[in-house]
Amino acid sequence: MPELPEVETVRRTLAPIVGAKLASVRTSGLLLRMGSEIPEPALRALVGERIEALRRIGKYLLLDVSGPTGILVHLGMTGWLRIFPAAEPQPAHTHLVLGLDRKRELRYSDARRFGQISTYQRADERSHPALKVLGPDPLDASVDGAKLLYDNARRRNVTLKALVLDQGVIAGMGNIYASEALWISKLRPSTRSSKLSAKAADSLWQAIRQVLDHAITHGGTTLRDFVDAAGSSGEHADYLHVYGREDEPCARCKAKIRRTVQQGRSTYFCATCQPG
DNA sequence: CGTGTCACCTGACAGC
DNA sequence: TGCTGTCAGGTGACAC
Repeated sequence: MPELPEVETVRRTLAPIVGAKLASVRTSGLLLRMGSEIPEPALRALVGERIEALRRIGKYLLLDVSGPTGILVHLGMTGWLRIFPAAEPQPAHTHLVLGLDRKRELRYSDARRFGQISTYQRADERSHPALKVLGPDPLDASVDGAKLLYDNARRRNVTLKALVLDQGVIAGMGNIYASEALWISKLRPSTRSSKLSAKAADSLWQAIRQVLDHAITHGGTTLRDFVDAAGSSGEHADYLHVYGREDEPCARCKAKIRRTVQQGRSTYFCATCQPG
């Protein structure tokens, strides 16, 4: 479900819980990604503290709580976070409920349980194993993304799609926006990264920024079940150029969009205006 | 170092 | 209606 724009949309729509006091913690007891469990005792220890800020690094959400320990959330494929009145019935697959003030609850639900919830030390968040391996966030204005892409591309020889999806290079790109960014920058997803020119790296970076900004503006992409923290769907699916559009005409050249599989995942591109 | 494949888990949907 | 197969926005382990 969620790539960077969807996680950012969730972060923004969670704004109403900033300042709220954590009153209770309840979990389903089921295991999440790779058998990881929700750290209930560590979360219980946060009861009584206030949520000070919500941040995002790549696809990870960071809940800064008033003490030294924060809450780290990754939504996986089907995870969502929503603010509910406590009286609302609990939806299926709810694995974590944080009771807040004013009879509100922050609920985490995740049908496939590919998500992850853990805690981090605010003074040293980058020492968390999940955050340690992430490249910079593409919305961080201080990042020279063109150089970052170029350097990584030249020193390795992966496909451009794999490069863009590598969270250690840039944090936050996923399967939808990888195809979209490569289409915008007219680069073939199967092209080897070692052949990337500095100019192409620059245009790829611009495309990444553009597609992420655009998707955030539209509240993310809802293909089936993504909703923000208020329960609203995103509108960006209407603006996708290639993803999910096999056999439809390319918006630039009218050739049929093609679908291939790379690393076991669908890639969409235009063979005419994304030459190899 | 690179890629391919599978695994994790559930639900939606197409086709029979 | 119900079965089967396929696919899904993510990530990590493993074999080659």
